[in-house]
Amino acid sequence: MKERVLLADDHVVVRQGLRALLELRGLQVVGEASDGKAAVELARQLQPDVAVLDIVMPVLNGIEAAHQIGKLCPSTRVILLTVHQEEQYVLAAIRDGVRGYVVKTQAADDLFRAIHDVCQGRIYASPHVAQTVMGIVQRGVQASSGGGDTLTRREREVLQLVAEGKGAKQIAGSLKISAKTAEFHRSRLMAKLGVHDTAGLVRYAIRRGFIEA
Amino acid sequence: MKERVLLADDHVVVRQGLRALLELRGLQVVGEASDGKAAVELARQLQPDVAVLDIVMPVLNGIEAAHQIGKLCPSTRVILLTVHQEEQYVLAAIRDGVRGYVVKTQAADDLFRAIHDVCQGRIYASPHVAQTVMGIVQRGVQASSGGGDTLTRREREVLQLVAEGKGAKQIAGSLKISAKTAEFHRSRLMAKLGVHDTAGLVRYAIRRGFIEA
DNA sequence: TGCCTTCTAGGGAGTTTCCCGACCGCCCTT
DNA sequence: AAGGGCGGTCGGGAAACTCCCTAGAAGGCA
Repeated sequence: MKERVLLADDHVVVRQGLRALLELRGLQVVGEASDGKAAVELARQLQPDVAVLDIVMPVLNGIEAAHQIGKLCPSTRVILLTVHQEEQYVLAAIRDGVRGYVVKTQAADDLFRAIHDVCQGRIYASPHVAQTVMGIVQRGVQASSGGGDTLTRREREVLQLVAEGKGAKQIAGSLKISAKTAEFHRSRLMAKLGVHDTAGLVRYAIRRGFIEA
Repeated sequence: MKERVLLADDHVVVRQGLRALLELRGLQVVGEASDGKAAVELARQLQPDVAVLDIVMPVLNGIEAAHQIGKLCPSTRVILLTVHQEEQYVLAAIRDGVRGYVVKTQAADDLFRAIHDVCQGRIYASPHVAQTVMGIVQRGVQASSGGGDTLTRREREVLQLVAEGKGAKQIAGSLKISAKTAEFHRSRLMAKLGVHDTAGLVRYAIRRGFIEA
């Protein structure tokens, strides 16, 4: 059976590459889109079996597009293809009924596997992502799904200060707590966010808008 | 004639897609790399006709990789493939002897055209980029080239690794130098940039496009 | 050739991180 | 009211890292 696939990625050459890959494996690419809005429109017209969407797209991002496609085309399974493997994306994606989540750093086999699995009604997530999902589940989905951000107030405060270049001592001074406590929050942040160094915290803080680069 | 091509992009699935595209057009992809360092090493071993490098790559970015490949493999023409079309990239690229500059939002034909052209000894730039280059030339190359901070090549390499979260030891391992030397570059970097912590280096690296947030 | 910059590297003191455990207060459920 | 979960607060000690000083080798440039 030839699955009918819709591709959406704003990088044309990347999209064409994916098309070539999929077609070599016998899949049928019925449409391509350069942005989320176009993807939704094409999905509505073509009613494909699977829609593979990049998250970062102009006009309408992949998450929003997934949401709308889910409404307009209940029979279309959505797979997100992205460079990000952070929690906030995964969470938002799951909430919007996304069935597959593949990171671009994985091999193409991962994508084929995902397409195959979601067509069988299953859910597929790249190894890294699966791990993240497990982490969320273990900590409780409720806490996460409520605020969109699993960090506590204190942790956000500490995160910002860390990203601003403050050490544990200075953070302690700012927040009027012991340096040891500052260290604790810091390490907990790392555990929660799945990073293992200061640089990772800084990048996360910038992505989330806690500070400017 | 079958041009021998080396591909470097940290997104495996994208890379495989590009490979499929190129091979469909009769080009021979002789190697793939996930980061700049690996790309340089492969270029050295394989001596390909063309090296297609993504700019944003871990360990060693495309610009630095291009520079090193230019030294090690004078016969290899380098084409940069990227989402960025900003001036600082184009300038740095030109200085490092890059012969082709293709943005990912262009169609694959753009890439084929670039490969073909550079193999003929010509220079190729995507339409947008060509315009940017003209703008720079008109305003005078001197003015632009003197604008940025004057970091050493080694310092830029170390900066990127620091921003990726690597410690002195890991940097030392990557660059095949002593940990002490890595520490030296790191502290010199801080002195030059007027920052006093890792976070500051990370923010600088992101602002300057050495890495993504 | 001689100077300057860059890259290389080690020693050692000082600082920070990381992993362990512990206590307390709040809220929610039972 | 009692218990449990969670967030916040600390301390110790080993390991890792940073910072400052010194210093030689390679390469470009006048």
